[in-house]
Amino acid sequence: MPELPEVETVRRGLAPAMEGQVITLARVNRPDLRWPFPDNMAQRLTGARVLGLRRRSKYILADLDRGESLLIHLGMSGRMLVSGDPLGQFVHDHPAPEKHDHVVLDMANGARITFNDPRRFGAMDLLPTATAEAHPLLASIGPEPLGNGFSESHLVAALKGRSMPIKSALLDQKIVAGLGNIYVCETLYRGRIHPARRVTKIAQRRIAALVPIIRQVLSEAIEAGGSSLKDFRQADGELGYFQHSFDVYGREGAPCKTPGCTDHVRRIVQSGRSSFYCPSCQR
DNA sequence: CTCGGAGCCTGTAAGC
DNA sequence: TGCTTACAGGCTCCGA
Repeated sequence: MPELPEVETVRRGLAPAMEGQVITLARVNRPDLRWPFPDNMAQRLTGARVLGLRRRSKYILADLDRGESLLIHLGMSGRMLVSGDPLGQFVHDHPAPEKHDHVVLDMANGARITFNDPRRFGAMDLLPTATAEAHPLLASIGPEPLGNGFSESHLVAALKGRSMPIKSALLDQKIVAGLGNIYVCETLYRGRIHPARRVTKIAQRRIAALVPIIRQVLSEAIEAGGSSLKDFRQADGELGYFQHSFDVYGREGAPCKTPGCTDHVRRIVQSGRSSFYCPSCQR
């Protein structure tokens, strides 16, 4: 599920249930996800008021009124379920607990936030709000692709002297933060660059052209997530799930969508990850 | 420092 | 039907 657009969608879905609200009860059902939870996490969350929800890359930060922030990462399979909101925005009743419900937050407005993560690649931590950016998971990641720090000159400079395939480069969170396998594939399709092409062998102007494409791809995905989120919330309150429509991702063997192209989408494996591309359009 | 591969976990779908 | 294998949207760690 979670690359930048999905995480932003989850953040927006959580905001009305959490912002300004006191966590009346936090329950933690196991000692760890990917890493151990911080000491006394449930106690440190219980009674705290959520001042606001921020996103940095694929991380959500819930700033609390005690000088601490809750860091949330959804990993590969993490989900946030919102239920029990008295205004009827979310599922009215709390659903039965499910396997892999690891952390449950009951809010003063009656909402319940349930973090469910079968594969447990997700993470939660508590850190001082004032130095949040210094957290080990955040300290060395690159600029936000939708922010001012991400520019053509940044990308060109960050890739200078690198020899890796462009696919690997765009997945590197130190170069730009928030892209994952899906949106890198979609970006390279729109940029007409073969995923295995080495960075060294790509003209500067083609690298620079990726910047507005990345912005466009992510913006469109956020837009789609936001709109379908509303519908889905009426259904059962789950956040961050929506049907995507991709040009190449997951379309192995299907016809290329470029007008006039008669070729078909191909899948290769790079560093253990699938890359989807059109061999005719992407060079 | 750079890069590629293994590994972490569980669930699901495809193949025999 | 049952068993086995491949694969899944992230990230860190290790060795070459």
